[in-house]
Amino acid sequence: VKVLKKSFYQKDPKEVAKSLLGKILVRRLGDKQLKAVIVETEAYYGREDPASRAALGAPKYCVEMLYGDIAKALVYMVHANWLFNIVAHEPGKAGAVLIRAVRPIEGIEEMTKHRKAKNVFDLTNGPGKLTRALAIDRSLNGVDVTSQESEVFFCEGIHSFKIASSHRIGVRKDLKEKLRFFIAEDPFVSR
DNA sequence: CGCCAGATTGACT
DNA sequence: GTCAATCTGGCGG
Repeated sequence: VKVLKKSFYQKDPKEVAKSLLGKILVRRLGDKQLKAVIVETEAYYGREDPASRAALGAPKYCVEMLYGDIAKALVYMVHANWLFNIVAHEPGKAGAVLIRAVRPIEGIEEMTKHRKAKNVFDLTNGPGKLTRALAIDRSLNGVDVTSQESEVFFCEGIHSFKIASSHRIGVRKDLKEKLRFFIAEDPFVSR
């Protein structure tokens, strides 16, 4: 497996969000591995972004991490759900990419144990759903995602698909720019 | 300590 | 489509 290098994350969050589509998310769980293809992401920036956790009132550690080292997992809770982000930005800047939906490809039975769903399409098609299915919580916060030894990391994946974009979902105050990206017509994208 | 918002979800009309 | 439950950290008293 080819693990994505740290330099992959040293770009504008918007670019990283796009490049992350089609890549493989690997969750190591003891001797098991859960794998999924990333099909939907969103980009967030620093204090200039009103929807960012760097905006006023957000947990302190989120702000610090958004401005800190790249290629680290950033996990925090919103509406009783853990949300999974990767810190990604250019040097001296701030930002992160939120993983909003994935397509399970390995360890589906294990995922079903963590989260019951009517069908496989409902298992990981939302930011809070996938963190439960993949057993991602606050304990993974700060983990380096460029090492195969880590609890979570990202690998090269599929390449031929069409990227679509839209405004970000659920955000009160969004920026003008479209910062949500997803694989067009993929059944695992959130609604 | 109580109140409130928030990058959500699931159940229901 | 609507709506309430869910948890955590920040903020005011």
